[in-house]
Amino acid sequence: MSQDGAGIDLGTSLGYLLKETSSALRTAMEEVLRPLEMSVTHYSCLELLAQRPGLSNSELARGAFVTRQTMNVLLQALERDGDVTRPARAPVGKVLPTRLTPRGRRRLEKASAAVRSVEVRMLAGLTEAERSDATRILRNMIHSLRGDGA
Amino acid sequence: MSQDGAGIDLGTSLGYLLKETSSALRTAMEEVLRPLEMSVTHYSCLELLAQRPGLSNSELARGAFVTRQTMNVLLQALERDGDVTRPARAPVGKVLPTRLTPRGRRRLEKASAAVRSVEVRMLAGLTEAERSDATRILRNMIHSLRGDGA
DNA sequence: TGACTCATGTCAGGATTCTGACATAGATTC
DNA sequence: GAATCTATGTCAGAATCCTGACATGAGTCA
Repeated sequence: MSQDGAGIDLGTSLGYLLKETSSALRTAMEEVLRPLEMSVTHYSCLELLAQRPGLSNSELARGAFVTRQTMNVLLQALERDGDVTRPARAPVGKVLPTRLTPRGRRRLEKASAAVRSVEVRMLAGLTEAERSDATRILRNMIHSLRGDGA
Repeated sequence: MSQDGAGIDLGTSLGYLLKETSSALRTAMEEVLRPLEMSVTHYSCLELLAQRPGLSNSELARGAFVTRQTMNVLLQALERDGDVTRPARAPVGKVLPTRLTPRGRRRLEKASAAVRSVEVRMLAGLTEAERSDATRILRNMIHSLRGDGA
């Protein structure tokens, strides 16, 4: 049952637990976004644009953890629906700065409230100290995984 | 930049940080599994079978956080490659208990070592106390997200 | 100036995963 | 015992995402 030298005990593995938590969070987000006819990637893109207007396709892709090809088709759909706008020609280089339309901003407000309620629920059982612990620990993990200087 | 009442600050959101960590972990796992010609879902399935032999298709799907249809096509591929075996007829009900073959066990050993090295790297900067904190906090989040009694 | 490198936007094709649907076996209820 | 409910395995089609590839624009360097 426990580690026998050649396996990972999924019951105690932090990696597995991380995936489990992430999966539960994604499922919860999908549930509250479905009534708004919006996917998680959809929402991530709009939220990124609200905080940093003018982000390019590639930058949005990195922020939403997908490839720029995937983000591109998503942006085309959002553009067609009138949630975002992109200039026809790049003002400088090839980068097309994307911006939310008023319609996109309205849709985002509802989605953002829904997602915030999920995050509140997720953190309900944690103290303020535990939340800051979690932030510090997760940032440490990311740092180590990306292999900075190690 | 900070919370203006209608958005989630992605720079401080634990939900976003969770997704970022999970994404970094997945990328790191894909990197070390690629030389072994094995995907993450692939590996998850074999690891589950090593710890709990005789698991059914549906149980494996839940353990790997995919649908049973997805797990089914994966099992068919693993069966074709000779990594797992399933009886032609169900001994009881419709449940087909799956087991690792010696070949599957050998492939898993290499993959497991590779994944373990990733997990070690991920936790390298954390104290023992921080690791147990992380475990407790993540379990708490899962519990809250699944909405038990709340 | 010209060659080189890098990042970007975009198109095409393929792989992966999901949703929908169906038949079947066991458990539950009456 | 019959009806109902739930869970399982499986097939088919669709949606999503990725890999590969190409042309273009900006920065670097000789």
